[in-house]
Amino acid sequence: MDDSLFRALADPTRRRILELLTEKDRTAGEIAEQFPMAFASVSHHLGVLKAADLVATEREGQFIRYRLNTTVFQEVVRYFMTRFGGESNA
Amino acid sequence: MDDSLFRALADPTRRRILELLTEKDRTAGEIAEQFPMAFASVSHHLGVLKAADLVATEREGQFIRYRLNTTVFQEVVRYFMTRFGGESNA
DNA sequence: GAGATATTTATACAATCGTCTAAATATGTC
DNA sequence: GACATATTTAGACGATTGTATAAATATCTC
Repeated sequence: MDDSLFRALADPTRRRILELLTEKDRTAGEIAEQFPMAFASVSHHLGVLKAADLVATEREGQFIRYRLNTTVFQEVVRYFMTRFGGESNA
Repeated sequence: MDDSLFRALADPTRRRILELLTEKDRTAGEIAEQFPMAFASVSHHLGVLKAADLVATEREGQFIRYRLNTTVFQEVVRYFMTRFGGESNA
């Protein structure tokens, strides 16, 4: 279980980005406009999420489209289930 | 879902502490001796885990015994399952 | 109460983090 | 190529974090 994964999840903005991507794939700009901070700051967060392999990207002309990497989330769930008794009734 | 929870999980030493507590409850000293850092540093980590409600404590004479708060872990699992498609086959 | 053991709290400091502005890169349109 | 739009990268800066040492608190034994 990679350290970068948990560090990436530690920031609320990044968790909110992940939730936005749950609804549908979005471009960097569509994501950034949901937050009060500068575009460059959101771009930084996207970079962290990508480095942790929580999201993947695809260029579409001028745009870059982000999508969730659901495989990694399943690994996170498995991590908690196997180690910390999530098997009871979660 | 509290922010302190994810911040607490972001540090590898703290995750290791949680894994140790999976095996059995332990005193602060028993936990601290598993790590190369100063006791006070481990104590700090224990405080962070406790603030996030990931562990609970009970005094036993001179000792303070730590145990996992499994309820919170079930909340974490639920968080990921409901939001990020962990329902598939994790 | 004095001394030993267990643990936390206080303080300091370097390292990491989140945000900003400005500059750079990439693509599309004319 | 020149310009507009989309996005990232670079550099700076204050805030937070992880660790250390020293001091404080709590309990136990004598």
